[in-house]
Amino acid sequence: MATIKDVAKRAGVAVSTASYALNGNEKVSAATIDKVLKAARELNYQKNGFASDLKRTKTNTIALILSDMSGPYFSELIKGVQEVTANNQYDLIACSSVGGDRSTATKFLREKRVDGAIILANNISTKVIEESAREDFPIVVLDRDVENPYAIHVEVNNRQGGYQATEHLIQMGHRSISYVSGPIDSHDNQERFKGFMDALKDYNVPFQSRLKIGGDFTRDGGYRATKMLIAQQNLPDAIFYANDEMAIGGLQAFKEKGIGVPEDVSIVGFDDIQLSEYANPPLTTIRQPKYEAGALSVHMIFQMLAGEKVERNYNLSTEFIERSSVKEK
Amino acid sequence: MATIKDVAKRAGVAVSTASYALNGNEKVSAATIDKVLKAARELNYQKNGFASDLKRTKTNTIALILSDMSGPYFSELIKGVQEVTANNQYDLIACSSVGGDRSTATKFLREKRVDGAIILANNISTKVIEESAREDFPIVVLDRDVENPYAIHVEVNNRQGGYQATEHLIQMGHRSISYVSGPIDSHDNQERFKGFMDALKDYNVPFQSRLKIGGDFTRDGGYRATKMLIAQQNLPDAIFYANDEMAIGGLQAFKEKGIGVPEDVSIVGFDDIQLSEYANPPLTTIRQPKYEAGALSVHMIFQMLAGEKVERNYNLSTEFIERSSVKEK
DNA sequence: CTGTTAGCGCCTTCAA
DNA sequence: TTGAAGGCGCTAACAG
Repeated sequence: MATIKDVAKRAGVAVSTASYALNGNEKVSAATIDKVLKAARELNYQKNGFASDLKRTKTNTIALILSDMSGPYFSELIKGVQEVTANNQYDLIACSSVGGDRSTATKFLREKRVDGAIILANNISTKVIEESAREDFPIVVLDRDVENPYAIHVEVNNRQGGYQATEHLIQMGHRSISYVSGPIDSHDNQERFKGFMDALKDYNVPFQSRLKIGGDFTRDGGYRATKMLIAQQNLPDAIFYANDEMAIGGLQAFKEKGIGVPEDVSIVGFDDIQLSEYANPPLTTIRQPKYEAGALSVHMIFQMLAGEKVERNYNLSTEFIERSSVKEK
Repeated sequence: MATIKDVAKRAGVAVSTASYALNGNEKVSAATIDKVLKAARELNYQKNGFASDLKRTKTNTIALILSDMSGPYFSELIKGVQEVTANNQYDLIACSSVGGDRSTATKFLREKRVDGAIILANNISTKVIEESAREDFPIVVLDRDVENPYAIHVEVNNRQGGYQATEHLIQMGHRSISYVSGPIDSHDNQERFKGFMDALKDYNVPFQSRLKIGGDFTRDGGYRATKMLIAQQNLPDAIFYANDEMAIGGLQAFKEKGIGVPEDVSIVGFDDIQLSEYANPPLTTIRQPKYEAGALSVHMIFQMLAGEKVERNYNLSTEFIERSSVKEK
């Protein structure tokens, strides 16, 4: 590979001159620039990004760290992040945190291989994030709050969403309402559950602990939880699944048992994933403003990079989406 | 930020010793390693990845370049790539090629910021790929063939898939069959169309050019193409959509006009995206071995990195998936 | 087993 | 406007 030295030699100038010419610095004559560019072309010169980064200590790229890049769930979020990043002439790379603290993602964080990061990955430890975030390395965390002035928290108002879902069920006349939960240590799940309880309380609907079923945010988990509910004989009027994937698993379980949704039981999900619209019946759910969350996150990174003081917490509103999986009782 | 020099000083050893200790080199005593590690911990030392990469001229990471990271389409592919990469202790980053030759992706290619790349991004020019691939920078291209011994081509047998889809339609008694195409410059689309024509020919079914409708692989394009077909009054027996997204758009158009699928018209798609199973009716389609394609691609990269001679072309078989959108005529 | 040291390729200050 | 030179932080000969 040709280096800048080769280019300079071929152009008959000093290395510094070549560097200036290549980077569009003012202090070189047009003629010199031409000479240098020509030499570079002839040698098929490509700058060595690492050397340049090392020198500049700035990469002009930000990282989006996801627990599972292959999840369709992240589409909207990525889009939001991507657009804002590109608009600011920054580069974006996505990396997976599969492997937790031993993952590529962690390496990027610890070694500060990017100028900023957005994290939605429960398998990256809070410790790593706390230790990495600093003035010249701002981080936005989407799924928890981290104790570090340079790690801010952009979150969807899951509690509000949980409330909306539950309130709708109650207003439609349902009284015995089941909650199929996500992993208990998931912040999102906890908040949704709080919203659920808030609504129950506001409307004086008693909470029956037997109706809280453990799930794990997977379709299969929803399927199993629903089977369990069915096996208990005493089916509730309605079920609030902590996410759509589980609701779709539940739909499957009901179908197998010949139980009609929403005729026999009403259900609502959370997330509004693409599939929900195509489920049978189409799923009533809570939409998360994922695009907005992504866009806002990048925005905050740039603000912090610019040295501006910013709020440490942002809360985005959810939206209730009515489709056909809930019936008035 | 503490550097390795600081660590060495604090541990009371030479820089090289610190480096050896930190990198688990054999030739340091356990006691020294302890000392160094302790010093590193105390200083909260983190190696500077760029300096290290610069020195080693090896990054231990490969890049997956996608035209649109937010497409749910890529899930399976990513999974395949991810697993094999991780198994080989390599890091994986994904980058979007939004912006074409001015994108982050192109920068990674040109500046060789990774050890190898897998590309599925029609907006990256063939020229860039040809100029980037070289012995120490192998590239796998998934959507076209590139003239460069270090750029190999892993492809799904789209022609075979097109044949399978068409053959099924013919065997079910359909004779006037429409082809709703993807972008004409898409290699995948061209191959699928060839398969379509092959089948027509083998079964002596005449091709009517009025039945070839231009689409663009989007749901909306499928919708519009279908509307057009309907407007022509003379609906074909069956339609082969060059991908599932378009088929789903078509379903929508038929539904609006009260035309039954598969009662009035049979359709088959291509890709077997997740939605297809949930469409109404569930879509008969051709599955692409995306996971396998991803896994194989990484595999080839590693082979090339190891200096082994490899084939330049791989062709993966498609699979016919029968669901409910085709009826015997 | 440990220490010295020469770069990796680039940028940028300083002097000419 | 140009050139020489000193690092950025790390690795790995090489010498001890």
